[in-house]
Amino acid sequence: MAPTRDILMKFYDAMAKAYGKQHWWPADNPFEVMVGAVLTQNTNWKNVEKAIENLKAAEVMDPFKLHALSQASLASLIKPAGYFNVKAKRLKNLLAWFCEQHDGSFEAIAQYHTYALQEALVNIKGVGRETADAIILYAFNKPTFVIDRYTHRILTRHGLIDMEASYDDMKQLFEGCLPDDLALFNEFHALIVQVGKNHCKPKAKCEGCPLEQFAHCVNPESF
DNA sequence: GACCAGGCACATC
DNA sequence: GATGTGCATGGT
Repeated sequence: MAPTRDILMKFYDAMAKAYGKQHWWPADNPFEVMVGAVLTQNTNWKNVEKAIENLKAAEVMDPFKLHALSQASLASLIKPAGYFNVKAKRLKNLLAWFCEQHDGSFEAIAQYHTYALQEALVNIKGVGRETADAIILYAFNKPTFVIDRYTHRILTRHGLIDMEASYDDMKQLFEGCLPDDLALFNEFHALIVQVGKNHCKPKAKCEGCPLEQFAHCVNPESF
């Protein structure tokens, strides 16, 4: 077995043992996944939940209703998620793509090959690599590995990649070593976020981290 | 009050 | 290409 794959699977098993099944993405349906993926950009999920509650309470958590809403009204509803003016614009861009170009049909978009969907999503202003991959994996159920800040931190702290590694470097590390398995990619990223939240903050000590047994944190004080 | 959060686009050099 | 900056609320 390839060494890196062996290490990654040990990480996965240790995290799964510590935290169990994650049941990601925390949303009622694929559309909510798309909305949540934009709202959570550089934002604590708790704040996103408040914004989503506002949308549901206003009865606009629906592709065409949200698309019909003015940007100002949308911004007002998603305020708790922060960056509300920026995110309202980004959501409108995503909704225009989804509703106008694909008639709000997940089935139509699901016909895309993963790489084509990746490209289409990233071409939407406000959708970057991570948001695109999160939507592809958790809304469209296509196996692609999602890289986020926690992934970068965990990989660098355990010496699996260097600080300057790009998004693609990290993505390739996982996708090149692991089997192309939807359930595995789904759980792996969710577990990384769980471990990251609890043990991998910039100034947090790594005590109790399920990955502590494999390697120490290189620089937990500053990054 | 400072720091952090499941990024991204854009300006500037 | 790479480096810096604005965007903003809410929890610790």
